[in-house]
Amino acid sequence: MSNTANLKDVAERAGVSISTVSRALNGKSYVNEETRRRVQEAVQETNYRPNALAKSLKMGRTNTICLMVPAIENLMFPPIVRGVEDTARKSGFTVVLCNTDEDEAVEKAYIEKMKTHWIDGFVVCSAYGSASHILALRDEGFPLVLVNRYQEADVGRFDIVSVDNFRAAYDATCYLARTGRRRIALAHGREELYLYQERYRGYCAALKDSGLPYDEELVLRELDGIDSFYQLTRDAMALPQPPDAIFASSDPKAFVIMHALHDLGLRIPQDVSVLGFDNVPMASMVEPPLSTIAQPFYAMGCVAARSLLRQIFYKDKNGTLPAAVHNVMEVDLIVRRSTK
Amino acid sequence: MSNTANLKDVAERAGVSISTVSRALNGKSYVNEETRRRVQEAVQETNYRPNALAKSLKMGRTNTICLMVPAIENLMFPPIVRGVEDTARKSGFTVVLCNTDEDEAVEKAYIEKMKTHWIDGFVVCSAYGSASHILALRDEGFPLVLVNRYQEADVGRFDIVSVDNFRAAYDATCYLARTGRRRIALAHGREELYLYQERYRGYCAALKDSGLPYDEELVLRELDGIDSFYQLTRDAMALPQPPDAIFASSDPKAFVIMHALHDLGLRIPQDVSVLGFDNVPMASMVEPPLSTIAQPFYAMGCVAARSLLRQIFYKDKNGTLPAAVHNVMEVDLIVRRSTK
DNA sequence: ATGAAAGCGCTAACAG
DNA sequence: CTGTTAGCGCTTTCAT
Repeated sequence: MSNTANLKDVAERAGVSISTVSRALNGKSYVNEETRRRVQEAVQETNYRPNALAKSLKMGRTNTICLMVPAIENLMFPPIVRGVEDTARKSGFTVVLCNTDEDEAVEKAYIEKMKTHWIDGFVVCSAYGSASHILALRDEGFPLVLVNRYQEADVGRFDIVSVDNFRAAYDATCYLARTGRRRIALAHGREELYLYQERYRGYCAALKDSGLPYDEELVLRELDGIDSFYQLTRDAMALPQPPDAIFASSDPKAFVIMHALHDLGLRIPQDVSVLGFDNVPMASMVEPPLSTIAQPFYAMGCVAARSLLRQIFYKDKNGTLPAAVHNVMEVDLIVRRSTK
Repeated sequence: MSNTANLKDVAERAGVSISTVSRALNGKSYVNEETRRRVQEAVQETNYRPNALAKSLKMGRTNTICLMVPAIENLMFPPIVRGVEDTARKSGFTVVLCNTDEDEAVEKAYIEKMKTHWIDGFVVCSAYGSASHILALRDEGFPLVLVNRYQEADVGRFDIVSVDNFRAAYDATCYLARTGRRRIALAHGREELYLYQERYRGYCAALKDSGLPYDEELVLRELDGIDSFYQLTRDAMALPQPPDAIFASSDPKAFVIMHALHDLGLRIPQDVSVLGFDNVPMASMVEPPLSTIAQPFYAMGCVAARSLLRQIFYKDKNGTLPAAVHNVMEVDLIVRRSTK
């Protein structure tokens, strides 16, 4: 560790007191210009590096935030994580990454450990709706922002960043109808998740407004894991009146569906259109390139981090958390070649 | 923050001294059984939570490690990151994620910040070969492990986890030759990277041992970004004697190549086999599913973390770093449907 | 077996 | 404008 010069060393070297060095370095209080120069020199000469631990212990702030995701391997998270980190870094914050698999025990253990480390706040991309141990964080005074997964009741009570899932699914379904599709299936996601409920509602509403009948047989419900959509797709295509479009509630589902369709010898989009949701990077690389609803993941990560930092600074100043805000991000319909 | 009980509070409550509480909690020194129980009770009652900052300041250890990757969006990193984190967590360590884009300034800034935070060690998945500011870390006494990117000269001097790239590419090329392919092209990666040089060498050696001529026209060299392989593939297929197989030095390149082939109206693998390298999760989902050399990314992350922890513990005990070890991981040829 | 006290490195009153 | 001093919460000799 070679270098362990501390304020005292610098002070001696510069021939001033410790507190003068501290002041000179933090630039808060005024310090004689000449003195400041001597201090700067001493800093160079001693190869001084501040000790963040000591500072944090004193200040009760670590400039570190905790980012919880279910699993970084899930394609939607890397860009979010990147957005959070880039933004945090620009403000001098460091981010601790926590994969939880949405396992409550893991989440709780992480939260406990993060408190122990005096982390400044949490960005949580997990938690079906409101897991109480997550939401409790805010009551305990911790800055907290929820990304994408939340419940209706949480709006206004917590900082949230999300898209308008109802609206996005509504627009997507209308688009499919506009292209002449009449039997539009929905690959529904895990129904406990509020965001999938919303997308389902959007789908239903769009069907209605497009004058299309709702057909329960056309809503493919995930069994265990998204691979189940392989068989669900085959089953659907075996219907007397098979779908002529499938709206997948996430891109990975769309990939599985395209696979099933391909194995069935069906052409996309001639025989059936496939529309995804998310626009993960791979969406443009599959064959045919997948039309999809793009969520601005990277931007969402940035906004989440900024939202958290805002809370942190506000709390620093006022000792209390600011009012919650709901950041609703815009989605984008990206038409590629899996729809016509 | 509600709860800020500290050792003193617990001590008072239990009617013992601070040091006794500390001892009782750390279980190092012996403490009267009865006393220990009283302390435990007091801990419950006061809702005590240790302050990791204070402990770290005292101990010079933070139980936190720094994980540097070029970009988490790159498909190979999420599983590595996950492996590192899972392993670290099991040992009570926390991981700070740093995306650097391999930008030297960013790397340096991060390193500086991490030192400031008294991080216990670094896992670096970046740095073309030996970036001196990274390698210097070990000389400064920091536990360090390099994942996948290193130079020949680094072996034995640093902890490294990697695969045998020469061997993997050799085997892959031989496999292609065994399936009857005679014009095997290589989609070469950025040539400054040692691992791509190795794969190139393996390719050449396999050609030779398979009695196939080396043809410079068949080595596709990346121009700027992997998208350049779209045109490179078209060019190659326009050759008088076009390739009947393309060995891509990474899966993403293979995806681009498959795309180009598809647009050319060529069939995979009937007209040309495509073999990838990495086995990113998407490899099995494209059409046709991609045959590829699987790197055990998750396991590599686990091994990297374990390697780092080993260094950290060793250093704790002996005050010095242990001898460097090179962890060479096994790759796996996964035959799917893009080769025959 | 337990307590007292020093000190990790830093910031922020408080004095001057 | 600068120095002195008191902690932040914890571990660890050194006594007892």
